[in-house]
Amino acid sequence: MASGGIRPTSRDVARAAGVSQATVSLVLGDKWRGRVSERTAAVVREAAGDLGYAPNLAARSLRTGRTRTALLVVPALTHEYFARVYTGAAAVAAEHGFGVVLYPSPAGTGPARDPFGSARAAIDGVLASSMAADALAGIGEGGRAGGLPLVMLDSDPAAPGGPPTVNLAVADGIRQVARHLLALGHRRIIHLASDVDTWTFRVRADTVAAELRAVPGALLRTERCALDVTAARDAALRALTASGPRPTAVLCDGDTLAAGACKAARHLGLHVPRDLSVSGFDDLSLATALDPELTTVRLPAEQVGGAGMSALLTLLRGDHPAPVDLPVELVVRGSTGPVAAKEA
Amino acid sequence: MASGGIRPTSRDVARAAGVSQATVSLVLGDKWRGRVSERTAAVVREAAGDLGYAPNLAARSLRTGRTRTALLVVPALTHEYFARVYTGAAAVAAEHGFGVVLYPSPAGTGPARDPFGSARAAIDGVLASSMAADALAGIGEGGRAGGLPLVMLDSDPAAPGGPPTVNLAVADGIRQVARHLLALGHRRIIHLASDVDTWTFRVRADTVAAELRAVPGALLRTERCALDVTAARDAALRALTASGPRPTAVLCDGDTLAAGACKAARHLGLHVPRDLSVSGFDDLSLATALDPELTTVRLPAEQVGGAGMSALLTLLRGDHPAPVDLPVELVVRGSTGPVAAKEA
DNA sequence: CAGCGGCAGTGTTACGTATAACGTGGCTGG
DNA sequence: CCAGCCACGTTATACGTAACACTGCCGCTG
Repeated sequence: MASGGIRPTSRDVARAAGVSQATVSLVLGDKWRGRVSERTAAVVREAAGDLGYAPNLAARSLRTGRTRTALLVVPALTHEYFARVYTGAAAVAAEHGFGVVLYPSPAGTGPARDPFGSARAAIDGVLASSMAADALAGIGEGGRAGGLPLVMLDSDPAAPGGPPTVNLAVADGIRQVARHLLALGHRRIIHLASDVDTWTFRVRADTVAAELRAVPGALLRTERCALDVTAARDAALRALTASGPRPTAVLCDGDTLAAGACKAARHLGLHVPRDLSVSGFDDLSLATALDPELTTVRLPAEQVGGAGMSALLTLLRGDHPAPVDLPVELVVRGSTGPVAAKEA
Repeated sequence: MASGGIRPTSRDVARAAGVSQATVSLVLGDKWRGRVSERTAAVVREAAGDLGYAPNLAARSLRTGRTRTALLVVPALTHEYFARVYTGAAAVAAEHGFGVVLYPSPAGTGPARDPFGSARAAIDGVLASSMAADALAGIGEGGRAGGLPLVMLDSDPAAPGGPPTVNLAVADGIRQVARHLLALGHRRIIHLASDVDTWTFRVRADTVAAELRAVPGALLRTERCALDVTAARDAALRALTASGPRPTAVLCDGDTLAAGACKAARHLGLHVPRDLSVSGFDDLSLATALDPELTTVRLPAEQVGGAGMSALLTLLRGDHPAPVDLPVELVVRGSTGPVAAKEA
């Protein structure tokens, strides 16, 4: 079991099983239907098991040109959403004997000019978040990434001739949030939005605007800021202290922004949700760590990664994966409530 | 630049440079000192650059048995600390042409019996967090992991004959927290501790106990719970509503626990920090998302990963890396304050 | 002038796998 | 009785790199 350090090769297995190396390769490669007898196959598998044989991936890659490794391109793994996307992708990949590596070497120390660098030699396909698209100029042209099969995550599915996409129903999610707030009686609403200009955030902005336009008397103020707590706090403070009647709800593009909005509220002496309702988006662990817990939209991040990986595997088989749209779910918690009586 | 898809080989470079393939290998492998003239080397490098040559990693691995890839074993990437450890490790690895893959395929779908599975074929060494040690029974025996060079992170450095370690000065950090609370006048203190029994948490418990023992009149109550907000909230509620005079401070083993403690305080109508001081540990992004922001201990997580990777590279060179102890820093924010006058 | 050592490279080989091409008995239909 | 075919394997080969052994050649030395 605990071998001295030298790994057995397919030839060792062949010797042990009394067959040729080619037969071992056939059996273990699952290509033996009708070419090797059931019994011989069993013998080979047992010998492989006894020796603890595992194929040398380098040799296999060299021969086939396939590495059984996918590259996941995300802006930062320290964002919980992307960590979960990775988790989902890696799980599906593992089921198919694939591995997942990450780009960039998160410090961003890699050569920006040649996005894939030497990694290009060692991967079969790319799974890229549209939020990392800035790191990869020209990605997605012709539906490929530097000649490699590509699947885009959270990207505009309408792009013609683009790569297969896996998307979340963000429009639906943010619409549910908007209607939730409207149903609670809120009419003066701040949309605390990301200042990043990618599809997933444009959709949010458009949908919120459309929903509020449909309601007479609804008033929308949009405030854009970076996706961090401090920036969100400052932006929320600006919006809440602007002239005119005070908004009664802050609809945020992300839980992080919502945390900032809550801090702004507290700073102004406003109670959440009595004086101000705050909604998030993402359902990070942060959402339940705050007090009150955030009303937010739960994103199936693992499924995004998993579905993306499935699509990539389909692509690698030569088929065309269908576009995927994953449902999201409004989770109502304590940070939103009915508008105060005096405000109504 | 954008070649049709077929990658150039070292032989192509050799042809372009007018030398033999072996020379290309020598030059690009940086083994040419005194074996190839400066001028020839320059010619080779230029040809390689023109063709956009990148070595075929599979072929190299096959020949050398080295893959230039390290395995990072962590419990879950969705924990911000480990995501940051990964980030640091990957950055250092990239500087040396190494990659980092993660274990387990986070869903835990891998074969638990053979911890490394087929990955063992494709890695040169292992970087393992002691907090994932349960996933890897027998890891670290003889300072190796299944025959592979190993570096342990956040592990007991005193283990004899064990692998090289990279540690944080957690004892120093938690001591600073304890003294901070004591200096603020707190005497009745809850230690909200992890129920995980690994070195890093044992050190916390021992250090807190020792510090409080040294102060006359100090009273310590330890409450153990799982590392999530809800469990922490419940544990804190238990401790805060126990009979006897109420504690004035909760010293937590992690920011997540501290978030739970804050929720418990709010549930009991206690103001943080006026009625109850709460301290965290880790300095996650959560620490500044909460309101008030958490007094906590900042851990150089990226440096843990980076130093671990450096140690592993040293090990792979055949040298003995020195044990690393990284300093931590107390960050005083708004969640701790002087004990209320009436309590004193 | 023979011999030696160092420089600057070249020729060749091995790594372990996957697969195309190639037997080889035995059975069966005509 | 033989062609043909199936079931069952084997032989041979290619992949791209790194390392080892080797070869001219030049200058120096005794």
